[in-house]
Amino acid sequence: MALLALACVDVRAVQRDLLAWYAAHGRDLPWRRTRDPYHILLAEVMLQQTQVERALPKYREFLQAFPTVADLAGAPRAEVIRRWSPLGYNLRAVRLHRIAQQAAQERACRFPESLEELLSLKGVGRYTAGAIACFAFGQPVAFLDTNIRRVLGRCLGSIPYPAASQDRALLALAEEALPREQAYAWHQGLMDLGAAVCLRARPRCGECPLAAHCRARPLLEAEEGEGVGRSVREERPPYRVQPRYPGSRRYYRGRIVAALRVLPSGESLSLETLGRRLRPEFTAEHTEDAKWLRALVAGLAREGLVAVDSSEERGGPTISLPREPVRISS
DNA sequence: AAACCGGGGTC
DNA sequence: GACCCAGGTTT
Repeated sequence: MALLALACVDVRAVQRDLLAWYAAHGRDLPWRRTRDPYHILLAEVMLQQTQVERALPKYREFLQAFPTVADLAGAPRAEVIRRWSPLGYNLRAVRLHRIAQQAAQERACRFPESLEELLSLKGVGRYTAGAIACFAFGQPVAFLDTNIRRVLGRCLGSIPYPAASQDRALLALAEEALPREQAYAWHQGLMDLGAAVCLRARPRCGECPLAAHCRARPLLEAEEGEGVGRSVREERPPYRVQPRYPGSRRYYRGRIVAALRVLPSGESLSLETLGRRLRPEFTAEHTEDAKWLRALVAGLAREGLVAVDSSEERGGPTISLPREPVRISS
């Protein structure tokens, strides 16, 4: 399938046109001015499900607070979680912290360079491993993110709305299409093109440097005009089915972390107090209320986002952000 | 394969 | 209010 797909496209021309476009239109971003794997890792994790514009200021702040892997590894987790706000997906902060600790304790603050070893870091998946190998260590490895998947899936694969389920085939295609001497600019360019031109819902084919090569362009443009493209439009999967936010489990998890985040360092909250900060009508004596909150807190504790201290004499457990200082060995 | 995980910006 | 977003892990 992949071989067949590439046979239809002038890959060299695609490479040339994308690299030229990137040289002219690529954005100047701080994580493109460094090859420090720690900085690259930070950027990649922040950019998971978070747009560039929103990650940008936090990236700078975070590096100012934790300039080196050792600084991050040695920081209390509570501080790392505080600094993450308000990016969301707080588990990313925990994972980042753990990776830094692993690098500090087992590798003298160095990062592994091979794809395989990078993948062994918990919280580093195929995309992030590829990005670090390529962006920090200059390796010619292929990888997919949502933008690359869409650009390559459309241009080379003729798929208007490529899904993650097709990643096996698309990664093979990406490996064939990779210009090994310019893997860095190739990937950065694919991501910029996906973010600025080859948009998911309304691709700007008129501005696309790859329009002449793109196998999906006829399908996408037919979709613009009505009638003809209806069948294609119906193939478009919903972006992400998200439950209504206020009142959801997700919402209250976020509220719990937010409530603990603003606590003076060293303080913690009883379940009763925490519950009332989430919902004024909360009562610990109400069994349903208490069960609900305990379940939420237990989930957060399992992920390392909160700490539960049950050693208090009376009044039940108290909740805080995890604050135990971290020992690093060098 | 699908569900889960936040939050803010845009239209 | 719907749509969008440089993923990874768990079930």
